[in-house]
Amino acid sequence: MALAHSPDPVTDAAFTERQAAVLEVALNLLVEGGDKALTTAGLAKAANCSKESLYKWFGDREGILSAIVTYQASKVRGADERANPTTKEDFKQALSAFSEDLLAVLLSETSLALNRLSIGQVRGEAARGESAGLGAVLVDRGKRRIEARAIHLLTHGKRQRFITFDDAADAYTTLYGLIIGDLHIRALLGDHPDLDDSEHQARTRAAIDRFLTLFANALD
Amino acid sequence: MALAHSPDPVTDAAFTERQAAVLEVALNLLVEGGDKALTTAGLAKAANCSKESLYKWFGDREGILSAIVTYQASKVRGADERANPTTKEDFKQALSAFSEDLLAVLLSETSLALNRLSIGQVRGEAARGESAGLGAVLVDRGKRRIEARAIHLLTHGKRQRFITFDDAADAYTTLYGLIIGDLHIRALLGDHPDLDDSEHQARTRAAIDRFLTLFANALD
DNA sequence: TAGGTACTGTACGGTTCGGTACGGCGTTCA
DNA sequence: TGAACGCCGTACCGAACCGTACAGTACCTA
Repeated sequence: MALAHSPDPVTDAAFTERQAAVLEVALNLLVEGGDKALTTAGLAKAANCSKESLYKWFGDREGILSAIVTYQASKVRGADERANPTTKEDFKQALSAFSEDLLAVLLSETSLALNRLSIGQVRGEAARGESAGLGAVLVDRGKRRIEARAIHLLTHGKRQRFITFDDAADAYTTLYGLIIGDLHIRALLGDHPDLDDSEHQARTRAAIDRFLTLFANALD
Repeated sequence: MALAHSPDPVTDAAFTERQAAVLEVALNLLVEGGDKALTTAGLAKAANCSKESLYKWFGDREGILSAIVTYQASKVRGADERANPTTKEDFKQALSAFSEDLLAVLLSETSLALNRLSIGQVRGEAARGESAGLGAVLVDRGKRRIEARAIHLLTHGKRQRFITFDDAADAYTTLYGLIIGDLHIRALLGDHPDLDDSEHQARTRAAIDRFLTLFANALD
């Protein structure tokens, strides 16, 4: 997977520059007003475009929302896969970097808005024929990439015998849990926690220490 | 805080029996159709009551939603505070019980629906003057109680020297993270995971083992 | 200059839904 | 018996909003 294709991280996704600009405005509306603040008329006015253009470009309102998610997801940087630390200290450093990135992303206002949007679209049990709709896109293009990066790092760490584990996915989930805890769900619920940067670092330090304790290579 | 009041866990909260029945129906509608499936007309029809009654009882739609959350939250059992295990094995057992309860609750369809609802209500940044609205209620009456139960258990475990820690809240968050990982957010997004019961047990076992490893009393 | 393309701005139809008003029915109480 | 009360069912109103239609404008090309 992950062919060396990767055309253009910015102008990718078949979005005109104009369209991207409109989506950017839409995202802002979404961040500072939630789902129902994003009306077609409102977006048209805010973005200085006509409703007719919106419908020509995106089909319908659902299409606009979907486009926002897709567009934003296309901006997550590809994770420098070449980060293959050779010393245990570097490995720990790489884990810490991942942790802080994860915290920064998940608690960012735009990520929260997008997650709220996607979650709001989920209908109970029998979600249409299309499995999950928006949430699926968000998970696929957002979380999966982060997960891939982490698992790559973890597997590398295992090969280098910095850590040991049987199931990479399980190890990743544990790492995630140690880092995030219940911060994400509380942030989603509006329980605004710390935006403090040093807080993140402290949290990261504790999480990584614990993770390394759990998965330390017995040979050490 | 938390006076020994606690009138009646069931018929509490000043809800008539009739009203409770209506709220039950409303909850069902919510579970199997999400936020916008719960219209006042729809609820009136489904619950065999008149819209006029709905507005007399709950004020407006917001009041209905709020009542649903309050009502449901009033049903969380008070957590048997008397569970004070005396042996380390019993303590571990108590932790496991807590873990499975937590998983069962958080991944239940009703809990997910309520969380989705509350999250959907959150407006970006400047949420009205009323801080957080629904989400706050959910956090307060739902999560806080669970947290209280866990912290009680943990503190007890510390007193008994089964485990050791400095910050109880931090220990709890760690426990939570080890148990839940990213299951909750994925479930909220519609990424339907395992409803399997044995899965929960396995997950619980791993989480508790790890937790005890991290917080084991050094004297052991 | 003429025609085509892409877009803006606005106006309009149609629908959904929150909230209110009103008539009717059953029950309780004097 | 009759009056008051609570509630149901329904009809109704107004607002919001999605989606479409249409006229006007800027730009590009032959």
